[in-house]
Amino acid sequence: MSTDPPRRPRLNRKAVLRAATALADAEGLDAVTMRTLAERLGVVPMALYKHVADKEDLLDGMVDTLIDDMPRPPTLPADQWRSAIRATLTGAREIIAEHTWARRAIETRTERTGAVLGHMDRISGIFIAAGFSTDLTHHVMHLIGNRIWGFSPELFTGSESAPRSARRDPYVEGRRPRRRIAPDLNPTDYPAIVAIAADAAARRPGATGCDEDFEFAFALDVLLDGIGRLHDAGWSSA
Amino acid sequence: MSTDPPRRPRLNRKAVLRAATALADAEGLDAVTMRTLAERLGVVPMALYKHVADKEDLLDGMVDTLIDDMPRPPTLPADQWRSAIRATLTGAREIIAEHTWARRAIETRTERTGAVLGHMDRISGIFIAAGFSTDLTHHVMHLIGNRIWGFSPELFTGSESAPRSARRDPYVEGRRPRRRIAPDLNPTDYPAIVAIAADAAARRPGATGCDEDFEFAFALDVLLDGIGRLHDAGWSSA
DNA sequence: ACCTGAACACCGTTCAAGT
DNA sequence: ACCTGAACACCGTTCAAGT
Repeated sequence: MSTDPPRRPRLNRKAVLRAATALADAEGLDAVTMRTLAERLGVVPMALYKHVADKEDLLDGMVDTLIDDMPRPPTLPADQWRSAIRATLTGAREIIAEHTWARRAIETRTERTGAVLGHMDRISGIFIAAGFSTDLTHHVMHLIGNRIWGFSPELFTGSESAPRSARRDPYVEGRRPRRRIAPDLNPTDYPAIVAIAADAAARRPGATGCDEDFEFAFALDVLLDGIGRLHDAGWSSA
Repeated sequence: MSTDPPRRPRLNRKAVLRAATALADAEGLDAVTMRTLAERLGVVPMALYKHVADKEDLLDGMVDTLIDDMPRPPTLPADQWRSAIRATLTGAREIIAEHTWARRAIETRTERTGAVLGHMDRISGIFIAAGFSTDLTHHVMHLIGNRIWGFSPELFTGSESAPRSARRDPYVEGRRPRRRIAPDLNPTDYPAIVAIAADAAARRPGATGCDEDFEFAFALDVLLDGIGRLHDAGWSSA
């Protein structure tokens, strides 16, 4: 027998990123270590460094892949910028909804890759095409913040990483924990929060945690309304 | 000679948290390891575990200390809720401004400690005292999001951790990197972003990065305006 | 050009023991 | 009650070598 060809197809960046995404989807972001990822690919850890610069680059690449999958803004008349923004952000939300690790990964990125800049540019472009000044567009982007990625900051509920007590429970691995707003709070200590929790529970019987979809849409409505008023009033930072 | 009393004062939780904060202030959040912290305290790593449950608990404690230092809402007539919210959030901002690591630490917390709940309760309480429904107050808190801690999400600028290229440079250790919005971007690739960067540069000659204080105040204005409209209109989620 | 093997310099945390 | 010593089970990443 002569030298067998390697039965494993040769690695490339895309395959590494795809495997990392699958690993994060299945076992959570913390499971994505260079060593575990290499093992899943049937390769030695150092082999990965041919295709990603380091672990940060790996995470950047995972996020980039996600962003590339986000739908582009629809072609609409320029004055329908509200619909265009809503569609773009909702489209982004649908992509990240399939990957529980995405929110945390995005929040920790510091590198503004081409994919990141492209997404920001497309959204800024909607405002500018609608006649917004670049000045207003700039500050409006800051105002919208991470909602350009399709998520609101989680306030009452936990984030992707499970609460400490549940972390060792294999049944909740990689799953988004849903907890009540105020499970056992004393109304004397936290009157407002307990009132909010009671009201929310009454409105959505049986539900655990907040309705993040509702919160996202609610925030978007308020923001787009306020943004529209500024534009109509000819707002300027000067 | 009999047994010398330990020249090092006996450790307690507060001293551990104080040392951890000093370490983060001086060398950044990544420098806060159980081992380094122990070394600074002249103690073996395991000694820390008598005073904090684990590293997450240490970070929770560091954030709690910060929150405890934040000024309480001023006592104002209930209808001056805008001023009360503004004062509270601006007060929070002043505290976290002194600690560059705070933003990242807060964003990664999943435990809602008493200090966290207390802060949220005080802010919710301002709305409720002003006659906001608990329903509206709930969603308004989601809308404001992390701005209750005195910061906006950073969009164009990097976060507390330095960019990779600068990370090895001891001169920028623990310092907030300030970079231009679009240092070397091709206008053909990113027309909107380049336009924004050019406009921002023209308005603030010599400035690097965005004016985060301005962005915080801008967002607060828009949010409080929109929130006030909802309240006046008798908004309800039903 | 791509992958391997062995090592380095770290982590957080356990356990059992000391005072 | 508080701290120590030694060890365990990991990390990301280097270097030099192999094919």
